[in-house]
Amino acid sequence: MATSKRDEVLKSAWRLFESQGYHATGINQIITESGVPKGSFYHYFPEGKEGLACEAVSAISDGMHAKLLKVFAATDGPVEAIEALFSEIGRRLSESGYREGGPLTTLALETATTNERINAECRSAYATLQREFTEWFTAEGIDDSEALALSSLIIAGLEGGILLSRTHHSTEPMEQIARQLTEQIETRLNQATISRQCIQKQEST
Amino acid sequence: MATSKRDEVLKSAWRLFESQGYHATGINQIITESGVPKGSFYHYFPEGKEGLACEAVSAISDGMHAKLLKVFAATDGPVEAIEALFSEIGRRLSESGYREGGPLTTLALETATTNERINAECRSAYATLQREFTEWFTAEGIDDSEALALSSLIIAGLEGGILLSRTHHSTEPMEQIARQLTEQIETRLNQATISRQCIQKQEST
DNA sequence: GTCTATACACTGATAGAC
DNA sequence: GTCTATCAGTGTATAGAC
Repeated sequence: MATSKRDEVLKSAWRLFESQGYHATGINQIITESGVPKGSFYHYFPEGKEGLACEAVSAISDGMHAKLLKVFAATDGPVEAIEALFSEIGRRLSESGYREGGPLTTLALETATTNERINAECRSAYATLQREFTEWFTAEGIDDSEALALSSLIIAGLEGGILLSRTHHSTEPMEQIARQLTEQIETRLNQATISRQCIQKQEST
Repeated sequence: MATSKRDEVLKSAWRLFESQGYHATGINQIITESGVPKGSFYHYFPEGKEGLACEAVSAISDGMHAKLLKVFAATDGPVEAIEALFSEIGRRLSESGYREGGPLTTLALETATTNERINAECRSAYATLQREFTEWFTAEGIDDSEALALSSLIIAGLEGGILLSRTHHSTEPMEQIARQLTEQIETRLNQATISRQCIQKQEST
């Protein structure tokens, strides 16, 4: 297949960016890992490291989005889904020696103010996740601005949890944060239910 | 003063690590910014970039700790303190063009699994913050394991919020997360109060 | 289209003059 | 103790043979 080698490069870049970040990962390492000569690399990616990173972030974004939808589909409600999400990422973190899990976290920070193109890709990736969470919460009866803020907290909890778990080489932060978040969500869902009941009562009079 | 030049280097390193991260910041840039010749740099920091980074993280940790204590002292309770903390970091983020604010975030992730010495310093820095938050919550009547988990959520919210605000070039995530966290804390404080009242009632029988 | 050889700036680090 | 000159190595990127 013609694109198979290109995909190989993209996959290697993905893994290396995830575990080492953007600046610590060199072209030489990427081509060594993927077994592609340097000339071929610049044939596939004429825009060099920056273009490669943009495509990698886009692919990672698609991957994260797909995974989120899968978790949503496989679970019964927000609480269960958050638990599944955090425990799966936690497992990935510990199994990889805290090198993998949170494929964008480091890269997004590194490039936030130093590379506009990559930053734009990261922004869109996090916006996609946030939209998904927000829609999901509004569908549960939480009102828009609250759902938006809650989804910010969840993504921040995820990314911050990944940071803490990676630095402490422990899944404990992920577990603690997941527990706190599920309780927070339950409170919000109860509030939404109560306010819905109030509206129903008012309508029935 | 003999140490003044050394401190100059340390301060430049601090700022550059904060805004660009570890790997994007070179020795040459640090010595140019601080106006110190390369030879002098290696005289002051015989262990090179790694040793410098360790000292920088330690200094940053002290700074964060001091700031936290200051916020605690200047505010009336956990809710107010969290609001003050997030809004101050948010201001710093926006005023610097989202380059400063969260002095350890990027560096901690970059070195979590690639440099044991720096990682150890980062770990200790976050542990200090967490201890401070936890003690503060237990003093408010929240029980130990809950206080520990809650402080994890807050630090994760902080760091994750910094990531989101930096990538979106907006303080909105910081504000949303602060709002959600304060509500969460209020819930916990109410629970603590209620459980305290229960205990008092049981004791009075 | 595929790959080798190379360009050239810059990295962290050092040796040795002052 | 302070600094200049320079090192070997690596970074990204390219030219040009096949």
